[in-house]
Amino acid sequence: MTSQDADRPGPAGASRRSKITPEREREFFDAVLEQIRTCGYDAVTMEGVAASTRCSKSTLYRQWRTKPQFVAAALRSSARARFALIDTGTLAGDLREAARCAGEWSPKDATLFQALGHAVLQDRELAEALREALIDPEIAALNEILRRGVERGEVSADNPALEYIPAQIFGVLRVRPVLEGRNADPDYVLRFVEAAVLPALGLT
Amino acid sequence: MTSQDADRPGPAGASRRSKITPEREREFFDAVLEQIRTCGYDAVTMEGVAASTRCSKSTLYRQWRTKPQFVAAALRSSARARFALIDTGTLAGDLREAARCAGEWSPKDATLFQALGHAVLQDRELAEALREALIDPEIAALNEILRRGVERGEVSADNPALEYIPAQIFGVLRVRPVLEGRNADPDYVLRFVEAAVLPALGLT
DNA sequence: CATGATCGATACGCGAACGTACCGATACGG
DNA sequence: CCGTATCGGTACGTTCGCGTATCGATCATG
Repeated sequence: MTSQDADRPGPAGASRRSKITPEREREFFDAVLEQIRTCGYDAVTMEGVAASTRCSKSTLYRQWRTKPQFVAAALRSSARARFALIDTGTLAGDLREAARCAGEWSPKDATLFQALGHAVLQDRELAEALREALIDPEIAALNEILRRGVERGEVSADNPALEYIPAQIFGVLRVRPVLEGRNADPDYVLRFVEAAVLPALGLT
Repeated sequence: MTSQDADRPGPAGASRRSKITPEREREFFDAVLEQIRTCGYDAVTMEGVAASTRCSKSTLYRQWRTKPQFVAAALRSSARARFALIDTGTLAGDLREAARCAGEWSPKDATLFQALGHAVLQDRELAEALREALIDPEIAALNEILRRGVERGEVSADNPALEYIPAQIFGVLRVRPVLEGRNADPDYVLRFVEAAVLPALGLT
């Protein structure tokens, strides 16, 4: 509301007031997200971001009023929906592909998730940004995968396991580091889908 | 190592040096864990704990040298293994009971989990305490439930879904607040077990 | 080519929290 | 019943990060 929409035209902005190019902005966003991943949200400092990107604190505060707003902007600019690209033609194939895909970006986004998990409870704008950027798009894409499977008749629409598939996949992604001390990798998630998700759907 | 073992004999301790009774200590521990749940680990302050328990900061620092050590002691003193009490005679019954049980303490322990999730990456002692208090005992008890099921022949020992059951249950517990905005309750976890876990084990 | 705004750098005020030190008061232990 | 150690309270020094203000340099714009 402050700046990320108001006085920041798109990448092809005609007359920029700021001298900060979109590429430069990406550096800021990548830096702060990376620091959040490694140090946690609370431990991230504007000074640290400024130093690691070799800009001045003034520049950051000129563009984004506060640290939460800065982080929220970084999150929003990183919105993706990787599951949305998946379409192998079969539900089992889509779910396997989703597992592989989820396992790949796990070390990055799952860590970010983890680091923001509690900060989000304190700051509504942060929570909305996280949901908007990383959660809702993926959930929607996953549900779309399931909807297609139902439409093709691969699974009954009232199969009770359907409801829990997103929670299961994101759940194991999130909990593996804690339980086993290492991040979920594509192989782990793939084997999980084949061992638990597909059988529960009757797609053995 | 500092005090929680050295000069603090058990509840029936003969000659206590400290005037802090075990009940009083529990107040400290409960207070700090509660504050962690609501504010997050980083936001918890020794001042806050001291104020809420109406003791002085000096007292806390006399017993536990630093904040991480204090929190670690609180975690260790809260070690439980609620799953260990479960034994209904059948695997499906045990898993349903575990679901109910897990759903009940979810709002408390899952929130604590969440709040400590990232702080744990920075402090080894904290990580060990969390694992020792809340993770390992429950995992062990859950695996014991599964072992008994295998022993009774209710499920094959090489059923690939077995490996993922702890991750599944703890996963959905942890991820539901993020995905749906509310904590997992007994009914949610129970329906999850019946919809996804039991079918994957062939225990429909 | 001149005007003006943004850049990086730096210094500053402010508040918060850690961990320490000192204080009388109080309750245990011999 | 008296010494003594711990209690609660508080003041202190230190560190750290937020957010602001100021300054010369630099780059866009007209």
